[in-house]
Amino acid sequence: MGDSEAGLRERLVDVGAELVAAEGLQALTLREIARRAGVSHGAPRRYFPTHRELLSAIARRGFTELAERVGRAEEESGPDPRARLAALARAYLRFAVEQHGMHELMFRHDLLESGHLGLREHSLPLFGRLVELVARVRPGADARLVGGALWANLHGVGRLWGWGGLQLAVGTDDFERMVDTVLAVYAGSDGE
Amino acid sequence: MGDSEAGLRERLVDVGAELVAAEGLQALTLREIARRAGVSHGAPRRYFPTHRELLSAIARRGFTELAERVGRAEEESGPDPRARLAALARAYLRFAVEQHGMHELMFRHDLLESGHLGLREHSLPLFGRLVELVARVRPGADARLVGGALWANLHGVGRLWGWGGLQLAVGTDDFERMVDTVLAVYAGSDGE
DNA sequence: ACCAGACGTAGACAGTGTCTACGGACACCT
DNA sequence: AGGTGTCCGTAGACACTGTCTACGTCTGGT
Repeated sequence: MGDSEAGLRERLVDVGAELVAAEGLQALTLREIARRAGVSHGAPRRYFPTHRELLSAIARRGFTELAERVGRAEEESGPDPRARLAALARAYLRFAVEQHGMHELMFRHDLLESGHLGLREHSLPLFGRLVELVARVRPGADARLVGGALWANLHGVGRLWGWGGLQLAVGTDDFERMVDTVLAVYAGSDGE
Repeated sequence: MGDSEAGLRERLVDVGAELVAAEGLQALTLREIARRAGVSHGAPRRYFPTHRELLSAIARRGFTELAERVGRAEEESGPDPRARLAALARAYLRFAVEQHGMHELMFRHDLLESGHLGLREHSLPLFGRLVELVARVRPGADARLVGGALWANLHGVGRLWGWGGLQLAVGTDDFERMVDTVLAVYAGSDGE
């Protein structure tokens, strides 16, 4: 989307996001991003002192887009908290699988802080909504703890599915059944 | 452990495993491994045609060591399937957190097949034990499906914890409570 | 008109993975 | 003994990477 005449800083992040979606994480070279943005390899340094800071900015864009997608899916799913939780889970996993490279980038351990806000903090709003839904679906439980466990479960399904080992182990390519299983375990008492 | 006079092939894998444990994933340079093994940078090529194949061999060693650790922990935990499942989960997570770099290497998407056996297949024996325990703890459920979901949950907890976002979101540094939560959700009916 | 600052270019440097040509040791055969 | 392969590691080249520094070039303000 609009990447002409919008400042090099944003354009670099745009190009990076498109590049990681199209060709994967290992394609996110500093020089390649600069090339596709139409500038020399030294230009990004004006805005991002190091390669990792540029990658962090791209990852941050991933977090905001993930939050938008999840928020939209949640709103479209009506008022029932169980349905909202299911929609959130599906949206998260759809993102993790479709935007596999971006998802991998977002959770790299060597991309900690950059600018004024750490990268980990960008996951907090999304996590907050998850916790709120867990609290409504399972009133008795420690919502943050169970929410954290559920988040980890979704995360793990996304990673292992993208890796290819999960469908190999379980013996099915049916992604929805996997999601349903997780939801049944956590939201409880309708699957089983 | 014995890495003198044992053939360069094994020595390279030894050095790689030590290096990733000591300095993390980004230290696993082909030239650095060769340096620490005391050979020139062209030497590994005799046994591993490409850098990725050497990394795959190191990752395979990680899988076998993980299987050994988990197997030992399981045997030491007595006959009760619920206790065995808990021991398996704890051993898996201890590995994922302590050997964070190795765990990250093992599940990289760009290290698919190498030699005669794919890398994903190395996770199957461990997964098989997990499924068997799930079948005994929850006789009614589809053991492979639930086992896959549980595996993903453990995997996700390990990754997110190593990333640092999980303890930030949940608000505790108590790793054991996190594990207990997952086990209570899956092995059921004693926590809650 | 002139200056100062912002912005991008161009080239150097060390480090990386891959490829090719080379050397030396060792066993084996006549 | 003398030659001959074959294994196994070395050395150097090549293109590529991220970082650093010096240099233009263009703009706006006084």
